[in-house]
Amino acid sequence: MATIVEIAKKANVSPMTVSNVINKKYSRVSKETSERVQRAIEELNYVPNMSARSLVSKNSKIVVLAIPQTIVDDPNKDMALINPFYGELINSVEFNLRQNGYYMMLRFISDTELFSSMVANWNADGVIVLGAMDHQLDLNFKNTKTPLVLIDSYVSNSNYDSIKTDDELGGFMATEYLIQHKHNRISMVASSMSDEGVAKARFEGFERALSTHGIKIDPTLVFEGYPTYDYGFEVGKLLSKRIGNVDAVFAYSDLVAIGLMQSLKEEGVRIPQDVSVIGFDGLFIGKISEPQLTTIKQDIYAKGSKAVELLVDRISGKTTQRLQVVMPVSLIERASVK
Amino acid sequence: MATIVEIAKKANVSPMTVSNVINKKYSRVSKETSERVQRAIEELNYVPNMSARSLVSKNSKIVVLAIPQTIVDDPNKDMALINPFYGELINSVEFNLRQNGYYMMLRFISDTELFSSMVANWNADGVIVLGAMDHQLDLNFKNTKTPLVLIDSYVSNSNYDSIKTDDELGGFMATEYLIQHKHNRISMVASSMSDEGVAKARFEGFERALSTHGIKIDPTLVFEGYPTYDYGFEVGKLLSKRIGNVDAVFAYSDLVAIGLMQSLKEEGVRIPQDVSVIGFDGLFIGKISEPQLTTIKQDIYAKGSKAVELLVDRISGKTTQRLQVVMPVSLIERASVK
DNA sequence: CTGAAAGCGCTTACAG
DNA sequence: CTGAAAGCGCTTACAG
Repeated sequence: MATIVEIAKKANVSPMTVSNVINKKYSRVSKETSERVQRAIEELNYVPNMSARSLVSKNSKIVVLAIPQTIVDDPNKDMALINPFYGELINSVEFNLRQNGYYMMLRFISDTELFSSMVANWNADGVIVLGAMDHQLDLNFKNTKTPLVLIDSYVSNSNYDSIKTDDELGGFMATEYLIQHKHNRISMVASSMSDEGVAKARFEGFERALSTHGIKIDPTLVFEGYPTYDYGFEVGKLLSKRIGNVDAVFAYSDLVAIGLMQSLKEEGVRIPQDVSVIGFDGLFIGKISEPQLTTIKQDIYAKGSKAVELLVDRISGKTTQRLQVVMPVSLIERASVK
Repeated sequence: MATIVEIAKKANVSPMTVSNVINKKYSRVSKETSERVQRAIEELNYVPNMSARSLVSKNSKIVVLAIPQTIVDDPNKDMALINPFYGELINSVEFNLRQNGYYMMLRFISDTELFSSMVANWNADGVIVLGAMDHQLDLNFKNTKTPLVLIDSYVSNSNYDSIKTDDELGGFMATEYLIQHKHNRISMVASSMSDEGVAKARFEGFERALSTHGIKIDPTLVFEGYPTYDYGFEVGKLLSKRIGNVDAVFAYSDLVAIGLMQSLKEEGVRIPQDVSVIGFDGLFIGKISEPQLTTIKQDIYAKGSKAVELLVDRISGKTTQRLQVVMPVSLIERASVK
């Protein structure tokens, strides 16, 4: 690996002139010198050493995308990325970071690992955290001055930029849509609501829609489990025994909805004739299920690119006050609600 | 950020003793000293600076997972991660790297970017490349001494460890299965086969099965396009006009198969009554389609963990000769073949 | 068991 | 426009 010193020798200049050329500070270097250095760089196949650069300049061009493991740490049991929601978001974040000259470090954070050490380790220029709960942002982290953007994170004492979907409204819209379709014995299948979070917000929308229309909530129709296909499947088995006492289900996410439908179908329950189902996310898997899934759509790509935009502005110091972005939702009518 | 020097002062030792404690070279430090240093580390919330460490030790604990962009660079048009295959693999790689103390940098490589600079930049300890074609491994890279593992890469002049699926056999099995089910006008929907690669290998299996059973290949039934849902959908429209002249389709991947089925269904073609479809991968989306997809399954999680194992062994110098692993495939009978 | 010195490859003031 | 010097935070021989 060639170093700046070797380039300097070859081009007959000082290392610092080489540095100026590399960093495009052309005002400090004559055109001829600059060209000579450029040639040497190409001939020696020079690539800057980011470690050295990072050590002195205190920045690294690394952004960490941290995804807390809400459940287990064993991907055999629960591969987070099996949910296409993550795939789409990661894709968007990586692409937009790359466009801005950053490198993405992807990290699933287990309960025992501190976010903070991840960042300090690498002098990360910034961090994007996806779906963190309050207790997961360790104290240490709360005092960092590293730019941080929270996605889908309902964190109370937050000094950070955040971007989330209008989950409450989405929950409301989904539920009201079911009500408008003459359903009133409505179930909700959610993931854990012990902390503030996406699931709870969607549930609050669910509650508001019911109460707005004077419908009493049936606690035995509210399921609180995991945000997985398997959990949807499990609840499907339960609900299949209560057909006649339940008209419709609002599933916390498309993945849950699809597990649920699969399971109901296995038990001979017809969708939407026997029971209607509505999801949340607008993933493409909702188009391949049978019936196609009616759902609340969010723009996942836009979410990722907005998160990067916020982060980049924060890193560059363009924004100073805290920004909170709430992304809109819309309803996609397909075939799972009658 | 506390540094080693500050710890040293607080614990009343030299920086190098602190370094020894951090690196667990306990034989060089007395128990009492070590404990004193540990305490200082905790009190000052010390986290090692990886840049500094990397600069001197020439290793970084970073592994790059590089995914060449085969098609376009715009994720709006073609989000690679929409294919759950990638999600599963990335999940597995990240998990297994983490277990081994590495950090994963995820990078989609556009045509203009050199793999090599990615690596040199960060002193990456290793690289895992997913699905590279020959021309994508730039020359510069071919001479690197950085440990490299190729996944699903059909690269001719390869000095690297590689891991792939038995694509040819899978293609053979899929096609033979269709033949055994009394089909003989069989179509194949593949992605580009201009280079050696996964698609071509699967196609070769397809050819071998046909010729083994004395069936002539119908060139108008071979489609060569993209590995996407959309391409499957597009071909579905074409094939729907030829029902009666085509009995069955072997789709290059589950994603393609599902796009194909969706499209055929839209045109009123019944699967498997009018035409049988078989896929490749064994993704969970094949379980939610209607009908459920018969397919050739590969163990994606195992592939990721094996890749990491190969890489880690190579980094540690445990292996010296070049290793090539071929993962087995199996057939999952579901409902899309009659 | 402990430490002083040198150096990894850069960039940042500071001079000229 | 160009350069000599110092220093970022570590680890690696080398001494004692």
